[in-house]
Amino acid sequence: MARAATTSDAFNAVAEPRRREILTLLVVREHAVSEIVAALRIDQPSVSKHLRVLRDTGLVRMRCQGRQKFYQTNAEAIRPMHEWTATFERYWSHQLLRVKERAEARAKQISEKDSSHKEKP
Amino acid sequence: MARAATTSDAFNAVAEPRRREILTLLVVREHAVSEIVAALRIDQPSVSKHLRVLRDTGLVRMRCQGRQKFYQTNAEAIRPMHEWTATFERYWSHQLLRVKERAEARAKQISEKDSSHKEKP
DNA sequence: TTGACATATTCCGTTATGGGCATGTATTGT
DNA sequence: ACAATACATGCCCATAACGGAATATGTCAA
Repeated sequence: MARAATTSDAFNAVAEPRRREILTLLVVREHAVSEIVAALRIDQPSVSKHLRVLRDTGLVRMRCQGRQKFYQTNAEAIRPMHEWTATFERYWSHQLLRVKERAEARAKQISEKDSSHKEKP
Repeated sequence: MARAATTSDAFNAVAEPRRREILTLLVVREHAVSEIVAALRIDQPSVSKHLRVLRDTGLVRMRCQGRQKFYQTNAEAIRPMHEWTATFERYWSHQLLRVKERAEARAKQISEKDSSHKEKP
């Protein structure tokens, strides 16, 4: 199996830096494709392709108006990512404590090695 | 150019579902590789390869003890993702409002079409 | 209808993934 | 020294991404 498709979920879609830029741009207000091209200096076909991925994963919504198409970020689709990362929040809060723990673990490890101990799995 | 390497940043590393599972497992307490293999039912070489990616991106820390290697999630490395997604938080809070706005935009669009208007870019 | 404009799609080449399997390396126990 | 254990790495393959250039689709204007 190869890498999961970029359209498989928000995590994969957002892995691409350009797409993150696009999402950031489109969350404030909707933009036509040509506006995205101008704002981010990306080739139009490339923008369209990125938008396709973002649309397939529900990260953006589209609205047609004449020959223009206005895209806007669907923030709700980013929420699962926010919640997943949030589960780690309490751990980085304790970061200083963990660093201390690791230091102690290293110290213990060294003292064990010094006294030539054995492990017991 | 192809897709960015999985080791290029946390976003790419975390795009892989297995790696997310591993991070979730290792955030509570450190685990030896064999424990990860047993807990997640993934082949050992595959686990090692995932850990390699996670280590290269700073998402996990390793501690050697005898022939075992204990891995633990470095939550701090997930923080940038959390913060990026957080920038969208205020937008999904206003989700109901935005839905209403879009409904109005559609209504306006339809009324314009009905009266055969032209656009002016 | 024809042409200009706004987007979307296709084709191509390069690159790298992730799984499966085999093998390499380091550490421990006898 | 040797076998066993615990991980890591290498190799192959099918899959697909991304960029670039060309082209297709769709809409409006004259």
